[in-house]
Amino acid sequence: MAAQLTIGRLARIVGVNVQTIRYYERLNLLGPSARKPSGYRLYSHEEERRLQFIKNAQALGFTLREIAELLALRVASTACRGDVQKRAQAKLAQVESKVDDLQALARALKNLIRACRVGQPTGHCPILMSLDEETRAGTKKE
Amino acid sequence: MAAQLTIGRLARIVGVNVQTIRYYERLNLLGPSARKPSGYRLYSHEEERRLQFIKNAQALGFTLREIAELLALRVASTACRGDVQKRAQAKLAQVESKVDDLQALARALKNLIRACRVGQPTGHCPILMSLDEETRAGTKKE
DNA sequence: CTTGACTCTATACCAGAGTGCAAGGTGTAG
DNA sequence: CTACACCTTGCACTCTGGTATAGAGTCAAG
Repeated sequence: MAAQLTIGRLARIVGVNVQTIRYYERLNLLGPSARKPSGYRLYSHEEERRLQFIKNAQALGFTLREIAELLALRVASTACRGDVQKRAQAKLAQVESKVDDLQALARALKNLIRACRVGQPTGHCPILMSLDEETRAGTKKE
Repeated sequence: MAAQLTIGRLARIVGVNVQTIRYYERLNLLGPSARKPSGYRLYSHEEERRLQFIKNAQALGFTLREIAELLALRVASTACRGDVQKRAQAKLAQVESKVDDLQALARALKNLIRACRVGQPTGHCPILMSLDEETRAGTKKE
């Protein structure tokens, strides 16, 4: 049952450092659901998922600040109409633009790899050469 | 010909900061091909392309350290079909997996927005759910 | 030959994302 | 009741990828 985890256990489960969890707490990303009288932090399954989310979102290239915004979207489910929806839409646009960028990048990499497979004599590597010409097309800043 | 550029000109052409160029020099990524007697750095077209390469590779998600390695490979250009290609392929795999994850997140955001529109008191957050179920499959650390 | 834009070196600083360490309190197994 | 692992706070440090600043020298136009 909601097996209240200590910080060390949580850290081991999710695979992060104990101090990292405390660092996230400073940033208001993740706090303990309770404390023992001794002051020990206690985390429930909810917090475990939240931490997992943070780690996953980070792997996707979101900054901690952006992750905080994503997480804020769910807290305010009372304020559903209006504000939250606008934020969610903004985030969606951001995410979709990231997808586009990464897809362009993937295309560029594929081209490079293909060119390389066609493999010239070792004189000049197409991958290296194309990095300074080819790629520019796919490179977009939002 | 080979209109030896000063650092400021080079910076403007490529669109980076002057100190960034000097910073890359400290990291042995890019040095001037010559110096005026006064000590002014002079860059040839070669270096301009190299800087462009650095910027492009960066846009593809390579770190400066990785870029240094790529550039080193260029020197030992025997390695094209092996090493460089492997690196590019690894990057590609990373990028593609990120795209999948982001698409999952985009779906989750769309759900959230729709749920919002319907006016549900969204008991459980689709955002947290998105990344801790869907995503986990694709999330790899290199 | 002066002025203003440019460059030099060196050093310090910034944000983001942590990591480490000290000095002390807690929890539990033997 | 003692050992030992674990927890607390607070502060300092790391690394990456830059930016900024100071104090001095250089270059080109008027």
